[in-house]
Amino acid sequence: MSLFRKARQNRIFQDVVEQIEEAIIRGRLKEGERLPSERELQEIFQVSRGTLREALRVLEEKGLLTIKPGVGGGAFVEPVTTRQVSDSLAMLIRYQRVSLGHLAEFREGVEGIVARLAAQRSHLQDIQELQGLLQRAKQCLDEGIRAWEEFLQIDERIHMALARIAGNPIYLFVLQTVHDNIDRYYERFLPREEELMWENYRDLLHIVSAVKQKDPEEAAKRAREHVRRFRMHMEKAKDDQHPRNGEGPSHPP
Amino acid sequence: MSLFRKARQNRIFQDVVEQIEEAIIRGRLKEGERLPSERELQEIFQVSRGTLREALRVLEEKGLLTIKPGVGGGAFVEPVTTRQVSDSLAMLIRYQRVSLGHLAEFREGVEGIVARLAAQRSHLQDIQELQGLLQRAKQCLDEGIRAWEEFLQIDERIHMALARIAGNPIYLFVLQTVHDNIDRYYERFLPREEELMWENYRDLLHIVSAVKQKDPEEAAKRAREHVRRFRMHMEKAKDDQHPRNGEGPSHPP
DNA sequence: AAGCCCTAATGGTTAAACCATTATAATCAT
DNA sequence: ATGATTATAATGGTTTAACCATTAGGGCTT
Repeated sequence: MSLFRKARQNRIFQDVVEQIEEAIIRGRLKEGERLPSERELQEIFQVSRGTLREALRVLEEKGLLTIKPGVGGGAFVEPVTTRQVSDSLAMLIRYQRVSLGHLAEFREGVEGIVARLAAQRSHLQDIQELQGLLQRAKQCLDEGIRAWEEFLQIDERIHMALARIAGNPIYLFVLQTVHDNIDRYYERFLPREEELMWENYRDLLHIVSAVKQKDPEEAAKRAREHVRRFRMHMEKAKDDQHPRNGEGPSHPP
Repeated sequence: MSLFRKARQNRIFQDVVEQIEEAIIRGRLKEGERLPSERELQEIFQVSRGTLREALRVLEEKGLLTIKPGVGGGAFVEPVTTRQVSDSLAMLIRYQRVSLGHLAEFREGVEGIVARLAAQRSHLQDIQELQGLLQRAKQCLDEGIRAWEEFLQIDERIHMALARIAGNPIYLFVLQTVHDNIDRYYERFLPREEELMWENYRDLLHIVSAVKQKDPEEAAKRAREHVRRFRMHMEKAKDDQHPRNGEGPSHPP
């Protein structure tokens, strides 16, 4: 660990960034509040408009502000979300050329923990939510392959619901990131077979059932198996398409 | 899931950002490589310098570029690190959207999975690396409380080694991020007692032993307990310092 | 009441200049 | 020759002043 960070704070816009950031974190600027116009801020900070705008770009990129043009426009304080973490995590995954296998394996582990925690912490209301989603999934099932897309959506919502029930926001956005990055593979490689929908549905039934009965280990086991089965199907389909590649290239063209 | 994203791509600098970002991700701009000077880029993209600089600010904030002033200076492509993820996670913690307890719980889960995988996949060479680190930890132990800092460093290195041995880079950088954000709390709240070093050392011995014997469940269990114990110590110390707060504020003053 | 247009406020962009920093080259003193 | 000093030029950082594009709201026409 290095004790010191590089000095160099000679850049004026950085100082503006820090001041505004501090104001937001300290609560002196509240969510949804509008900052003064650029020309006013220019006066306040005694900097040129270009410099001020560079500061605003940074704050916008950090997710602390959104900027709207036009008369009613200006810089508005954003609610703090997990979006930034998800985005940067997604960047790492894309950039590091993580393989699909790695991503799927990671998902397997995390979904296992999430299911375990959800089983420990679910309330009646949570179970009802899950069962409601299951019911909708069942309806898709009855519509057959036409409802494939919707079915997958509901599947994802069930997983996210479990993450929420687990009661730790970190799992929620980590899982969200994983889904954002793995879905495109599923769409690409998963065979659209009705049998797969049934299998998937049965898995979900088992997971929710375990959660309802507050059986953490069973829930974790079922969740892991569920994800693993998904992965198997997909890797098989992938091998059929690209028989040469074992683990395969880590990103689609 | 929303089908569409907000249109609004009228902002020129955003287009510049995307082009450069694409070039970096596609590998057409490599790590350490220098981009043309601002005045040249101005010509290339046919934009004003102000607009170009707004684009550079965004890319800098994303962690893709660093900018150095002076003759040899310019915009350089950065190696990809977990810094961005760590920063945004740190931001969430400061905003109190996630608590230290959440982070510790997440770590517990992930370290469990990592230990399990490491036990399944370790080779002789890996065991030797772990035992080498253990030996150094033991030396610290003999030096007593003076070697506290170094001991913690070695502890972290053992955890990271396990993540590497687990063979999935996602665990590696996720865990790196967690450590980046949780270490400062440990430093702040962990009581510097020799007994704690011993306890910690025994935990590590057990984990490595389980990995060596290729007993995944034992390794996972030991790793979880290890992290949980750390957490307990810290929360206890934290409560002693701030008896009022249950979960407590998540950031130091 | 509906639609249109004008107006003013606001962000987005451009242009040209100057300042501050820094690596390199040239110069000078020893 | 060598080491220190100075000059030079390239580069990012900042300022200024203007103009363009978008937008909400008011007022007008129909």
